[in-house]
Amino acid sequence: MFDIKWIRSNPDLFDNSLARRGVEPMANALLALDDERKKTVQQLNEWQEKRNASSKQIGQAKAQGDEEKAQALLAEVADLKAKVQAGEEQEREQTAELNQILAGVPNLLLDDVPDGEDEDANVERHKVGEPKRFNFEPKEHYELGEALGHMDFETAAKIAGSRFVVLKSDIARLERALGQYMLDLHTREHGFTEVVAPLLVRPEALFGTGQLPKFAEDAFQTTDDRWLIPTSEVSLTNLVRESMLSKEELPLRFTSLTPCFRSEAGSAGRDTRGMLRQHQFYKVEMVAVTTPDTSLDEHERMLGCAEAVMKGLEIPYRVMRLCAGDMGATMQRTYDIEAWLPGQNTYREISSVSVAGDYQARRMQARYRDEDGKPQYVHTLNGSGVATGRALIAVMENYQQEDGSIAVPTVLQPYMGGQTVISAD
RNA sequence: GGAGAGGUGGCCGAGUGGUCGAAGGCGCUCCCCUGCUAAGGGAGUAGGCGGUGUAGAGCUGUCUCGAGGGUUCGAAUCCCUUCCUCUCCGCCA
Repeated sequence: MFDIKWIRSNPDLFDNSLARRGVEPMANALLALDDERKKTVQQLNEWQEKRNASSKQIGQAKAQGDEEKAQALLAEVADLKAKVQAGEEQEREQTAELNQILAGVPNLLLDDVPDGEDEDANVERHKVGEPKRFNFEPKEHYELGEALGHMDFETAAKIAGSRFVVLKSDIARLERALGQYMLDLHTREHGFTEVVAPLLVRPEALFGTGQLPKFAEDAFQTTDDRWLIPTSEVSLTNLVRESMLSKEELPLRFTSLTPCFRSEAGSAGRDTRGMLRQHQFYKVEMVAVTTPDTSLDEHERMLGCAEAVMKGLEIPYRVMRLCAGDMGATMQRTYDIEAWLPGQNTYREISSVSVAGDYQARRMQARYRDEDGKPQYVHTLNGSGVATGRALIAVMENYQQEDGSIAVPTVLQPYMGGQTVISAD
């Protein structure tokens, strides 16, 4: 959510950022709306001032028992009431219209975000590890999982439809191990506080993080007007909604392992096989709440936290700078981590680490007091650390062996009771 | 699900339809006092949107007492709707 005053003093910056996202310029239209609103407010204030002054006099007159004077003033002020009410109504409408438009405006892009329309224009930032060479034809994760008898899409479809999976036995345990490993890493070594928060949230929470109002079709809604979280970014970021934090307690760092629910509207036909794109998946999320001057450093730090997971799992990956056209609307800059998937012979997204600036904080009314004691909006960041379901895919494909078994990565073995290989039961 | 109580500043908590953005307390800031500490005394301390103006400040209008409507010349106070919290009962885990 933008501050209209900021747009007023930076209209070109604002429109240029929109243009990079492929959005038509809107500064002029927004400022015109705001001008009208201001006129209304000024006129309204004048009427209110007169009314308040007269009302005060009426009160004094009545207190002094001067009923005659009170009646005279009453008559004098009578028509102000209608004017004030009409002015209030107009102000409400104009403010609502302005806010509705502002609520849908995507966040400002940082200067170092590459130009481009889609993922083809993303720029590699750096690469870690080399794709392993197999002396056999590596399989995709679902081939491996189904052959092991531990991954069942057909049964899942009977229960829930497409884009669901049933995991069993050691593969189910492997996914659990991944989640535990990541949580322990972030809480013990990266200073994050583990959180269990609601998976079902009010629309206000989704508005706060920016999924609403524009992206309602991507999430599932319940019959009582709650929503299933598409990512625990929603729950974790909203932990600080409507709060006044002290500078000393920042940065706040939260992590959570949760299911995520996505309708995947608009992605029909994409990644239909396997568990790469599901309606339900587990993800370890990291959220940070910082002061404005530290959020960019925090972005690099958080990327490092996500990378630590990949390094620990010893999976080759590359980090991409998302280009303007491929970025989410709420973010100022996003780094994606893409894991090497031998079965697909390509890199696929496994984590996305973003800085939102004060965009979400404004929507949530999340502030802190600076050194002068003045309230300021905090900055928020979030990143997957990492998507557990996709990490399972990456582990299976990178650790597959010629006989179809899966070696267990060293860091996960403690979470698997020392087990080193996953084979058919 | 039934019955009741309540939502007020950073926090706690008073508030009769009129001079209430709001007593008091805590916290915080500054000052005074005391040899240090503890205690004590004094002053200050909400946010949004405008106007004016400045190096910074300041001055000023208005709105905001969960949210949204309404009654009234005037609402923290009265009415309606709604959300949330708490207590008791019932139900389920």
